[in-house]
Amino acid sequence: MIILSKLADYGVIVATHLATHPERRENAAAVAMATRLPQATVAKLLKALAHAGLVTATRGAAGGYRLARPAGAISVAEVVAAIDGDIGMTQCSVHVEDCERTTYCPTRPHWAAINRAVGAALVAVTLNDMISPFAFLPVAAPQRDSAPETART
Amino acid sequence: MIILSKLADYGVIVATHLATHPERRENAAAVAMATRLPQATVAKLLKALAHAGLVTATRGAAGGYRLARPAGAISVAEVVAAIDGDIGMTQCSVHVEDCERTTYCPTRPHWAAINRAVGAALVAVTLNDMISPFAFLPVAAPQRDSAPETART
DNA sequence: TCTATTGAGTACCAATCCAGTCCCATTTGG
DNA sequence: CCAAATGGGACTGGATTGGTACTCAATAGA
Repeated sequence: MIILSKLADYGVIVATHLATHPERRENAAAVAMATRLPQATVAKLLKALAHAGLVTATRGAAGGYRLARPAGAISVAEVVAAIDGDIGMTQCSVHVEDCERTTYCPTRPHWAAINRAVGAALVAVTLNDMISPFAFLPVAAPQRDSAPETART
Repeated sequence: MIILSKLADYGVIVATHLATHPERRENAAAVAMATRLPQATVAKLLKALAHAGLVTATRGAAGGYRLARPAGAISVAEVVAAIDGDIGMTQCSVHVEDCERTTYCPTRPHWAAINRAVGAALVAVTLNDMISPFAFLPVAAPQRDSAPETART
């Protein structure tokens, strides 16, 4: 299973590209060219990113997009959320009201904890990290504190 | 965005249900009844879980399913993977060969790290945890370990 | 041995979702 | 005023998914 939609993936690529020239203002066509992604799709993505306030758009001739904040202050989680919506593991994590199982489903509170761990993994990585040539060191596995009774691998 | 498919979510519910009676053997209809999920769907899920070796099936009259291992030795990650396939954030995490961007995409190695963090969050939780009435403590945010070479802010 | 029961496997359908495109209104620089 | 851009929709073809149905294989018990 793939977690990110293609568009969200592209969104990160686009945002990452902008992060490489934080000061330059680029229009959608230029970004599409640079990222080798379809132009119409890139335009759509940039609209979404602008809507979320991650990039600032300038309209009119010679307009374009630019990161709204320093690349180090924009997390991957924000980019993904701007395109795919808020992140949650299960239906009931995002739309609690839609789940009629709430009263008897024992797994729900646990999903919340998993949610936090996953969200934290995305929040911890910024666009700045993404453009750095060195992957930051592998992250510690989220563990409940010190009781590895089911440790595998 | 919702990360888990409905089926994977159901799969965890089904597996969790079996975990509450590890010694009892239940057929698909009984599990469907207990979990209030559609019977045909539950049957399909149990087949998938059996195929992955997470539950053992007994065919024939008075047959049914049972967990193949203690509930504490089956992680949520395994259940999800049994139904939705291996977990990866991006296309290129799962099917590297499909991504023609490999050579110039700077984000790829970083996704690998995020993958590990997400995977770890799911591996760290067992079915035993899921049936416990108390959520284990909120997990620490996955952080790169104390070497802020790309420190943001 | 025969039969009812139950899982295994596969094929199938309907509905939804998603990637991608296009169109038109609005804004702005020249 | 015109050309170049973004803003914000609508639209569509295709893929995916949730769910069902049907047939085959295995097994317990009469």
